[in-house]
Amino acid sequence: MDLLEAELSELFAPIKGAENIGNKAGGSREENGVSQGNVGSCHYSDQAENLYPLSFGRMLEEGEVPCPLSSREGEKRLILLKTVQLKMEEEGFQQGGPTYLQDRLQAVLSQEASVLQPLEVAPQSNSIQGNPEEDSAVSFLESVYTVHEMEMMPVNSPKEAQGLEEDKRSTEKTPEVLWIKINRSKDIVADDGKVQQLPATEEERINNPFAVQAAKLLGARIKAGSLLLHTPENKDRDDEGNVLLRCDSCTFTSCSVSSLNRHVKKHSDEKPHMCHICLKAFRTVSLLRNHVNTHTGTKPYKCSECDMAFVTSGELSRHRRYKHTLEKPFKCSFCNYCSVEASKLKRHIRSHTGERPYSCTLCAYASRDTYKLKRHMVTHSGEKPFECAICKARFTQAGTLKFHILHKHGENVPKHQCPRCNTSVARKGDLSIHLRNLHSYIEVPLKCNYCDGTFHERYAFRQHKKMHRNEKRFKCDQCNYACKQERHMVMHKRTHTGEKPFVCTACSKCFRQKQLLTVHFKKYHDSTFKPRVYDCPKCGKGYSRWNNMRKHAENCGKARVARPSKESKRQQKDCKRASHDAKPEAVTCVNSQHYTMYSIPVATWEKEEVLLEDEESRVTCEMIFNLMDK
DNA sequence: GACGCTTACGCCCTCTGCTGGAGCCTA
DNA sequence: ATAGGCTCCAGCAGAGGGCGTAAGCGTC
Repeated sequence: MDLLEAELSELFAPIKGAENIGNKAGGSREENGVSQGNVGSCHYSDQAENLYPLSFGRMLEEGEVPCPLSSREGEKRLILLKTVQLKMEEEGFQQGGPTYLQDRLQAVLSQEASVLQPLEVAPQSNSIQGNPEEDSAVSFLESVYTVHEMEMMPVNSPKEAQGLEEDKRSTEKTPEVLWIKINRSKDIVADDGKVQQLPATEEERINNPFAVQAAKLLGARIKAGSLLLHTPENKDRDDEGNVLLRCDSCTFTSCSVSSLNRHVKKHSDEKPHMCHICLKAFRTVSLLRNHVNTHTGTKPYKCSECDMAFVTSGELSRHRRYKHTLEKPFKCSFCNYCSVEASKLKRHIRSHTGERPYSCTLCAYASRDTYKLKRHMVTHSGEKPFECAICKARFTQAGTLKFHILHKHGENVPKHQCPRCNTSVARKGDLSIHLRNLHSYIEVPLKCNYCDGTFHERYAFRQHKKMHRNEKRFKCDQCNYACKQERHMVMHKRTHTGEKPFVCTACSKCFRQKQLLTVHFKKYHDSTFKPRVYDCPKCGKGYSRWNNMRKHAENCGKARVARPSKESKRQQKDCKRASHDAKPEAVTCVNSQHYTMYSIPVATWEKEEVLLEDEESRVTCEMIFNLMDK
């Protein structure tokens, strides 16, 4: 048996060598006489060359095994390590020993060589060297899977590949299946050729018969103090011939007994070190100490380059990477992104793969990380947790509140100035919209209705139209009259044609303008009509025309009568509107300083933009229009 | 056992961009 | 009075940075 062990060591030593190169490449471990194959991707380099199992590498060199992978520089080689079940009980094994193993291995490799055909290694960046298990991807059967997805993907022979789409992740394959497995040895265990996924949580492990059985066995051994560290079942050798001690419950191996013993405790629930503050228990004193430090605020690891301090050295190390060294060892294979932490790269990769593992239970939304899902759930509860301390307005997100405070209550609010005009907006996004709407090039030019101007930009077109706005562009072809609006010109032209289309229904008198007809009707045919009266502030005498009242007032006393200003007229108008909004009944709007108006029915008030007492008064079109426009 | 380092998960934050409704202005 | 355009603004989600904490493992 010793001879056999030596031969086995020679055979499998290079595989362990691969493991030593780094778990990055996917370590290979043996389990109960079974070498569990791992797959890693790496650059086609000397390093990769060293990863080959001795016999496999030799066969490739000798051309005995067709290698489907290109060896061009810059490409990478996907290394498949076959799970080969070789049991001591096999007849050939007993008789042939190492020669039998060689033969079996070669047979398997030849048989499965065709499996490699559908595989194609996608071009990757150099980053793969940094952490291949995190950022490599392999295109397979015209689909792209992340390594994470491929971790437990069985690579079937071509005949099995047809059914791959139906069951990509099935673990119920035959023993002849090649497993792609990327260094997740902590999660995967092999037992008699059956690969099983270890439950993620302790609770799941308890409910998992396999894990329970393993734990029972382990527990019994710990209790009995008879861990079989020296038996052939859990003893291997590394590539230098040192004895490797193997955990019976998982794939862990170590040269150190103490390491193994410490590791073995991991499988038990024993946590003898309890926090006196929160009663949480820990396996080791170190863990407890770190934990207690979180209560006490003790942060012994201080950054030499800033004021930050941390509970653990790891935190300090990470902080230094983030803030000072800017070292980002985790690089994305798909883009230039790189990160300080592997978890960040993992999260980033999801933006490439579209993976959304966190689903909302109330709608179809799914997020790429837990925080976004949590944030999303607020939209279902209707909760607005963020309140403005100044105006008590509430918001769903902190960022929204921050923006609100800055722009509603802040001073020196930053504005985004349009580079093409004077417009400035609060948000960058709105500036983009502004630029898109008003300053983007328009293929078909906009034409001005009033001149020959054409414009390819909406903003320029708008500015141009404003130029036309105040000009009296409508000119009479029979006199010098000019006006701003076309409707004014229509009425003016009636002075030339003599047309009087507005006929009084009571007396058949004709008028050029509707306004004039209205005034006429009210004065002569409407008994309820009360004309506007301007009172003398001195004696109270009423006049129908303001000018007459002023003339009288000058003689009546020394009091100077001010004509209603444009502003007061505007106030009147506002007052009228406000009153109209407030109550429908008749209103009295009084300029208490200078003149008084009698109350008139609202209906009349509203209709009369211009109040003319007499169609005989020499009112021009322009006077009416000016008043109307006001 | 202590220590240092690494890994993994989680939480919170910021910045950013898109969307759609409200309000205002203009034609 | 009305429709359409524009800006303002809150809601919401994507992406990434930074740190807290627990745990595992190698080394001394």
